[in-house]
Amino acid sequence: MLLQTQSTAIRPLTTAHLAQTMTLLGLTSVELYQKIETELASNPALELAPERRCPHCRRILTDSNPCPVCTQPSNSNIDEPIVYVSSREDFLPTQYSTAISENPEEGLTPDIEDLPTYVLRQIAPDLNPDDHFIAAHVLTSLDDDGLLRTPLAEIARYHHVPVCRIEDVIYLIKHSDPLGVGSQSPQEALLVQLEVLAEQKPIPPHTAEAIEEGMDLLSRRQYGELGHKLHIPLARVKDIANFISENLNPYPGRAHWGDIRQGSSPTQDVYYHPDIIISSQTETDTSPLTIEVISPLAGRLRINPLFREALHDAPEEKAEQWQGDLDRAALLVKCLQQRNNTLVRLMQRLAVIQRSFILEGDSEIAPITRASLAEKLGVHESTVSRAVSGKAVQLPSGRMVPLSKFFDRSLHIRTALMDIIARETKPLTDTQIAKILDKQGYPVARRTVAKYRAMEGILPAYLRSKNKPNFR
DNA sequence: CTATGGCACGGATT
DNA sequence: AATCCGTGCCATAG
Repeated sequence: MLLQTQSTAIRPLTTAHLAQTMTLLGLTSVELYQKIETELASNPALELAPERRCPHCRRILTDSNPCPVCTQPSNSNIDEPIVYVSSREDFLPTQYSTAISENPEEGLTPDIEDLPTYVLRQIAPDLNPDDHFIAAHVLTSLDDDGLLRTPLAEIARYHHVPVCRIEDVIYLIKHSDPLGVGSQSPQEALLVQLEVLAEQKPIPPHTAEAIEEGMDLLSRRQYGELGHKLHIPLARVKDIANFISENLNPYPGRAHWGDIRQGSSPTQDVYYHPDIIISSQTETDTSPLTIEVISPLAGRLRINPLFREALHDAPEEKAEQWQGDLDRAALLVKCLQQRNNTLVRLMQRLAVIQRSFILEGDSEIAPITRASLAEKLGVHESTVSRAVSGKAVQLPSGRMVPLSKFFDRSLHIRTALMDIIARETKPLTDTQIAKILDKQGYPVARRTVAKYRAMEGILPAYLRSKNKPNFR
């Protein structure tokens, strides 16, 4: 099974080749899509071949081979997941925004869809009809928290409009009902809320400063240091912190937030467009996983044969430039292949190692490092790092997780910890939990238990009295 | 006195 | 080389 890919594999021969492969490897599917789009527009040597689909399952085919899913061997082995490159343009922003704006009633799931339409309805009267599609794009890009993690420049580039126009639209969005939706950070959301709230009730002095300059201190509850930074007494800082947690909401997409949630980044449920989709064919334990490595336009991007011919009788003054275009095009195509090849091999191994994690969930994760995987694959560890960073995986359960989660060394202990707390009858102290974990084969220091608890947003024992609903 | 959070150090990972 | 993570120590709150 290593035959096909091996023969077409390209070794980096030139530094340019190497550099470009590295860059491409680090891109997510959306970024790659944009990259290809611009290349396509600027390089006449490139063209898009017509789309080919599998006659059986209607999948877009990415190479000359028959459909990798339909032709899957019947004697498939658990240890040989079916990995292939898939071109899924339907997952990318274009289709998203048009689908939503044309058909606002149908979304992916009600939870995600409700917020965009709700907001859209509010701002519609003030919205220039021409900006409708921008609003749709922005709103559908919001994450669980109601924040916009996509850079504005990216959206602007996508629609070929100036950034300021995007900003105008976002201003409207931010000032509609879940106040602060569409902000790019919790910090920004807080400031919007503060601004509006200031018209209704008194605000403790220095609140805005605290948010602007000491957001990280605030979320880590290092009030002493914050007070020092702002030159105000500790008591005032605590007033500010109280005010914020009672009146403001850094995650406008969530209905409520309590003191339960602390730390700024433990729950980064950012919404991604997937870069990799894992599905299991059936529910049986023996079926292999099917893995799609998303590579937009894969198999369709090619060198325009007409351009190649035209090069023969090119006018003198153009010959050099055309040759350059051709070389660049060829390089891009090769590097793309190599990127995909690397990702396929990586996922192949990863799926075997983390099979139970993928199917069963967090508690089954194997604590591996990028370095160990790099060694098994025979590539440099930085290659693995690049390939992993920023990518999102859609699991068979439909859950979207960052690929880096596959390398989380403490996750299995954290789930064990959560399990203990979930089934405790009376609140256990950190020391007791550490002891239990030790018995279960996880030797952890008491201090570490506390950190894990904080990561999961679980309150300390003395505040955890009887309330079972320790959601998340 | 006990339980926890903050800070900082050292070793592992990226 | 830069960052992340587990820990020990100390201060603080109850």
